[in-house]
Amino acid sequence: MERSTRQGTAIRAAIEREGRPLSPQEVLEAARGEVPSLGIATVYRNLKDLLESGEIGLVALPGESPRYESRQAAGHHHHHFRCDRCGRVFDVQGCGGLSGIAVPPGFAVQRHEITLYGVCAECRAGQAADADEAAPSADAGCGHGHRH
Amino acid sequence: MERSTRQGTAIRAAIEREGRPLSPQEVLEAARGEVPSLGIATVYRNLKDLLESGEIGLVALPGESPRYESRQAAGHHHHHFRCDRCGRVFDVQGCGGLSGIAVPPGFAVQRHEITLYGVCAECRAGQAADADEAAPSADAGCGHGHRH
DNA sequence: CTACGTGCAAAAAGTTTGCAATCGC
DNA sequence: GCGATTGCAAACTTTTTGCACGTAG
Repeated sequence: MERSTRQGTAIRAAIEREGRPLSPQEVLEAARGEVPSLGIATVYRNLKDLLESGEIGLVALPGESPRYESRQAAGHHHHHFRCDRCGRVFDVQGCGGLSGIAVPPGFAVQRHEITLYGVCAECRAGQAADADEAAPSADAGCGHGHRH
Repeated sequence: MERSTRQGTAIRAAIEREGRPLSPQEVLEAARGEVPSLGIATVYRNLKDLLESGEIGLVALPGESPRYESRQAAGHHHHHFRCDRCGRVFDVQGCGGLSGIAVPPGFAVQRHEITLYGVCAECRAGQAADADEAAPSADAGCGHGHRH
């Protein structure tokens, strides 16, 4: 990327502003607030360039199309939470390690990816439907028997 | 979806026979050995039905298209390890929980997905290249600063 | 014989590419 | 003005759907 264009600026601003991983489509919608004529092709091209230049990071969740987040967020250690209701993805800080997982002998683990699934605060509040799963913080899962 | 057809049998047999997660395309190619006229649409329809009936499991890794594996493998609680060298995916048993991860207030975690990345035993032995990452078991990552 | 399942082709959905017009420098 | 960048549309890829025909029960 060389030139500074309104489109590129709007796209970068959108990702920075949202502070969470955005899909190309979400980026398009967010950036159109500044540049209504923005096309999806331009979004893809810009995302690709920003990714290569390291300005943004790629967030790939199991079975989902890729999302992009600001370098600031991508730079440090964190994982993701995906809301089953609204489909949005959020960053979650911290990582207590993976003790308990039995990697076969001889295997060298170099990094890992953790994705949490559930309902975000907004959806819980908005559609006060079920009140089964409580545990607002961490260690949900494992031991209960849900399938991962 | 009740009848026993040559196509359905071939598809199920292919997945069972391979013993590893297969993409729809791989299933098609494998099953065509028995039913040459098999079409991709039938593969998708069968996979969908088999998935719903629980006969096979879905394996979705970050950034990769979905794969399907036999129920035997998919049935119990486990996560996945993907070798950066050979690209193969292995099951890893156990799950020590997620304590340490700070989910935002109000968020309800219901399940999670963990994918480990590194080098499998076979690749480590075969291509004795680097010997940096040791930790054959668990808790690799976190604290080092690698991006997830 | 009945209707479920298949195969083919068209339709969606998501991403990339070709090109002429536009706009930054 | 020159050439990088954009927007639109067409090309691709992957998965789903509409339909008429074949075939299991």
